[in-house]
Amino acid sequence: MGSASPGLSVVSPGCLLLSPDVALRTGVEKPAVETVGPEKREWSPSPPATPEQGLSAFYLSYFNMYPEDGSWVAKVPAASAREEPLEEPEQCPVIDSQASGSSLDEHSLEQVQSMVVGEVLKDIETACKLLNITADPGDWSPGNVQKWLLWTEHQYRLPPAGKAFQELGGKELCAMSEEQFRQRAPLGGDVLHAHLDIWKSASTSEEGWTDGEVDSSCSGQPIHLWQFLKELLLKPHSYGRFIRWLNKEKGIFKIEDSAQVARLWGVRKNRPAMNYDKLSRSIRQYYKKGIIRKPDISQRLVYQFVHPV
DNA sequence: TAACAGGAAAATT
DNA sequence: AATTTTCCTGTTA
Repeated sequence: MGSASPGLSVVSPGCLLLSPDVALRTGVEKPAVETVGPEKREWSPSPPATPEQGLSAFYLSYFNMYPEDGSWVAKVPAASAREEPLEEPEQCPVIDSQASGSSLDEHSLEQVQSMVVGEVLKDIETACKLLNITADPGDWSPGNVQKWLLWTEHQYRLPPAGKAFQELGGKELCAMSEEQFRQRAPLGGDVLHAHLDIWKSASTSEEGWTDGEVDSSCSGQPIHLWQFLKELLLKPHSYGRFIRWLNKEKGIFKIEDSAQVARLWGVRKNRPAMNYDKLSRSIRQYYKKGIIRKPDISQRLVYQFVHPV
């Protein structure tokens, strides 16, 4: 795992570089990115209307900002190992990267991305719980702001800058430019600002699920559960915390938050009493229909589309 | 304890 | 009629 792979361009320990053009397109201001490749690659397969522009900036900065000494490279596998200590290599080509390096572009990159999105959002979620603050920085009280600063400083080993932002509420904080951040906190102000950006993008992409519909494609027929699941899987930036691909090519996916996925399904079908017990029963109906099955190595909350595309 | 497997039947379209 | 929901008994990790 330690060896850098050509496909994934592990630039330096702790800095996994996603396609550099992302940085250009979004004008993200990260000096750490020296590599400037002209290659082009679409960031996300989903329709263009959504806030992914902000999001790509958000990943990049997340990467470059990730602290210390190679911990990041180790972090992706480690994070998945949390739940399934022995993830099959074939289900996780991300780690399989030293092989050939040729095929490892489009698809694997996509997988890495959606995986990363999930991780980032999960991190934010846990931070929210830990600090007892909302995900949306706009709602923060001055106290919340201080908590967030403290936590971020700690996470990323930044010099303390809390008192430079005293008395500031979330609204004011969000309104501040990077320049203003740097004025208040010459050391690490830029990093703090970039992090705030991450939180902002993450919480705007969240509006989608809170009460809004999952998709506006009201095309007559009632939607099937398997279609719904694919819809969610298509939008990792919104739903990556709840459900994500383990191996998109093979159609293997994992439900990370069964309660939330069930809730969303209930919203879509106007079935407020929906829960994972019932949702999973519906999935099981697909077994004999040959639409979804359990993967060869059966794991909790992991299913596989029989005909992936 | 939560996920899993499926039978049975009601409900929804 | 097809599909999903609801409820259920029992098993597995």
